[in-house]
Amino acid sequence: MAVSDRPSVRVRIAPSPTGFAHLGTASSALYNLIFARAHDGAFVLRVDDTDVERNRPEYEQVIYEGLHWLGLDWDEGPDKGGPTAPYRQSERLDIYKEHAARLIAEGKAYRCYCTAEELDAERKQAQAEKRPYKYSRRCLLNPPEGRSEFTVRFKVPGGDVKFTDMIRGEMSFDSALIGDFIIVKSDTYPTYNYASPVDDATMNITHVIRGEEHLSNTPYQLMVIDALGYARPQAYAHMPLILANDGSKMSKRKHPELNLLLYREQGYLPEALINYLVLLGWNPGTSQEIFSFDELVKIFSFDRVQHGGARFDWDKLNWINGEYIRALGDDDLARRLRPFLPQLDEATIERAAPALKTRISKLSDAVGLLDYLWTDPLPPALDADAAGRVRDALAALRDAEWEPAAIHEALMRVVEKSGLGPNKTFMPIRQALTGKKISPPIDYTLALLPKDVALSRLARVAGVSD
RNA sequence: GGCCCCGUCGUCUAGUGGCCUAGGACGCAGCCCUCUCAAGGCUGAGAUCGCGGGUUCGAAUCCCGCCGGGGCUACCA
Repeated sequence: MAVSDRPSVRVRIAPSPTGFAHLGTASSALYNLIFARAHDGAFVLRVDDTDVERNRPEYEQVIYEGLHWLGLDWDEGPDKGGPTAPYRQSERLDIYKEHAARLIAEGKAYRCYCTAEELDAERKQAQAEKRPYKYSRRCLLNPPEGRSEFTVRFKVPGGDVKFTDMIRGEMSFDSALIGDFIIVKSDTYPTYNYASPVDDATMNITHVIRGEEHLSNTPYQLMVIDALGYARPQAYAHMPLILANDGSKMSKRKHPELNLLLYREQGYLPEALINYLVLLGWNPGTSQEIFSFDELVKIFSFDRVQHGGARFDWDKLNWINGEYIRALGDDDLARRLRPFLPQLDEATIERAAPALKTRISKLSDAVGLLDYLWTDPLPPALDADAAGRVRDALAALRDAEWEPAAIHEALMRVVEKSGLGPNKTFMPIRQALTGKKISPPIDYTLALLPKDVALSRLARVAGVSD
């Protein structure tokens, strides 16, 4: 077969701009991008903005921002155009209308004049009689007269709907259990299960990779594609859901971890988040856990994707993020730290970076370690002996060159003189400088502070005037 | 309720009939290193493989039932 006979791979994500950039969108984008790159295909970003009530244009920008931050960039989308433009569903209304008209003309769909109240009554009655609800088809069989507001319903043809899921294999659904569903709302906008397959078909999407919550939607969408006479995507893949800590579904209210941009704010590295996300639902079958994106493109496969949902675990994310931070060059770390330390100049951040590297699991942790550089700590109460050692240190430090090695040397002379362990001298100094019992090594802790500031903090607790 | 998906250490998972006295990672505990904290190294605790029946010489792995969790069942996507 000639190369041109084989349709090149086209995948897509279809986020809805109804709130903050969603973690699930990132996860979905990741798998789609990996698949696209592995097959030299195109990655399409389509905006599913057919919910007039909840949709806000500014949220679209937030989605772009989140995806760009992660480096999950798309080849075609509303902002870049492409061969199957437009990529915003609100700009494709004519396409949905044409297709709906065709379905109605061919008897594959029909207008429904039922009111919300009537539908609700149907549903309640079914529930009371303990039988599964399916639309009664009243408007197909015996439509009410004299009404003008209508929706369009798809006439479910019946029979089994079969398709291939790249993760679960052959799937089969009995469409006799599915009622005629609405494809065009009374506000003339299409519903998700109608617009999505029309777009997938007209955008020549070859593989649909999305969250497991869409598995049961697939037969609906396939019936639409079939009725329209379009070729179906070659295959689907439904990725396991990301669950909350307690195994429940995440909700925007209770689970801030759904907000993609939160990870940037807290100082997670985009590469690390991606690495964590891919491990939440897939594993390589080896003990390797840290992967670059290019490695993922080479080794990822759907047959090793998990079938069940996975719980989100901050501890593991923090560990992975720490691994990435430790692997960073000092310059790189310093550069990434900058937005988190606006109080410090670049030179100070660069000097702090090496000592910070093994002590933070996310960039924002640096703040707690360095805030003594811009805030004056509460002086500790020291006993006479400790104050004496600080006094000795003060004297030794006065003439020392202000860099870690020289400071260390000067301090060790004080330690030797004291005849005690180093901590007996270092801890009071540490507390005088930072107000805390924890800090990077004492020589670094001192060197990061301007010499005069450091000495005056020591003098203050040593009971001598500086 | 109906349909669908899933069920191995606390969590993410390896495992596709004998190599499993169930392996790894995170987390946790201890030790080493060490000026504190980390990082790093070593050691350890932690899973009767959801439960009950089968099939088989042999089952985490195959079959059935049950229970549990999740998804869909909207003029949300």
